[in-house]
Amino acid sequence: MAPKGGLTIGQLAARTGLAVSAIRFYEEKGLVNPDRSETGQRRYEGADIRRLSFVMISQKLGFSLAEIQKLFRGLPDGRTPTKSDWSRISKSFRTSLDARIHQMELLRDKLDGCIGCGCLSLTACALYNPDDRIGDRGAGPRYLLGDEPGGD
Amino acid sequence: MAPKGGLTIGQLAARTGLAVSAIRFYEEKGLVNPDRSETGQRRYEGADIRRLSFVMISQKLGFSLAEIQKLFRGLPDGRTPTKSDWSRISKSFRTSLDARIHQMELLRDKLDGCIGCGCLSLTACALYNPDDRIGDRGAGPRYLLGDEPGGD
DNA sequence: CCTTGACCTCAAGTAAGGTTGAGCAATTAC
DNA sequence: GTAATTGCTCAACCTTACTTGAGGTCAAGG
Repeated sequence: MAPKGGLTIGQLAARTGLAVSAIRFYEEKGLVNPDRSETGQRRYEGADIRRLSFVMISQKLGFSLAEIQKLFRGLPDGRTPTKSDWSRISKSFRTSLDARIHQMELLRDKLDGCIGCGCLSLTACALYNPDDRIGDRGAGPRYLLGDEPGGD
Repeated sequence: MAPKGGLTIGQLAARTGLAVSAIRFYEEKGLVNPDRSETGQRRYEGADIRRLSFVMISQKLGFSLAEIQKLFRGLPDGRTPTKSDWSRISKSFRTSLDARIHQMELLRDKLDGCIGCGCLSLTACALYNPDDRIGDRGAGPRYLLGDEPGGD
């Protein structure tokens, strides 16, 4: 069933739950690097399942594919994370996740202060602070100019 | 300075900190509805500053423009949120923000359990659960097929 | 009057993370 | 041996949230 030389892309897809198209896309992004059979089909190793699991888990923890790729590049000759790699990396994930949670808690507390207020003024409202939006992806100059006092 | 009939788009941009292009984009999305001058230029009212502030704050709390538009549509004849509207809406924001924080805390706790583990197995790993990825935007069938026990 | 700046519309580009389809080669199943 | 899968490449499309550019009009200042 498994061709000598490894798993086909379809088999890898079945093992990881990813779509075949997603696996090819990840390859484009440098996240997997399969061998090719004599006729040009991709052949994956067992380590690639682990590698893609790492990708999926990291994404779930809020990291972009680009960030994940950087992590891979930080490993000796682009190897798949070992147990001790994971231990180190997961600790830094923990730190960053904690920071994000903390940001959201701050935001929640500010929101609490604003629930009864209703001012929605960009100067007075603690909620408005240009530097910590949640949905902050992509470029977009977002600056705060003076909002006249009283000019809601 | 202010033309009779209201603020120009440039003035509104200066008052809110948004780019002129963003304000036009928000109009396309139905988030603002300016009048036009005789020659076709957009004219905004004071309430529109408040309206856009509401948009910015809601975005910061993690809501998409489409969700914000739904909120606006829920208000009587598409009015700009009043103080009591804000009070009601902000309470529901609070609930949803809390839920998101809670999800992240669960994830953090799972991560704690995984730091020393290093299995990265899709069946065994508590971290892998297809239904609560953080970066979950956009369509993409993401299902979990059986991953053989021990087949990491 | 003439120039500068702000405004207008509409189309296209950007980034992330993929999916979908066309057209063709290689495998697998019966 | 033939049909149905599966795989391949490459290009185009999708969503969200905008920006940028082209080409043209309008308003204000000197």
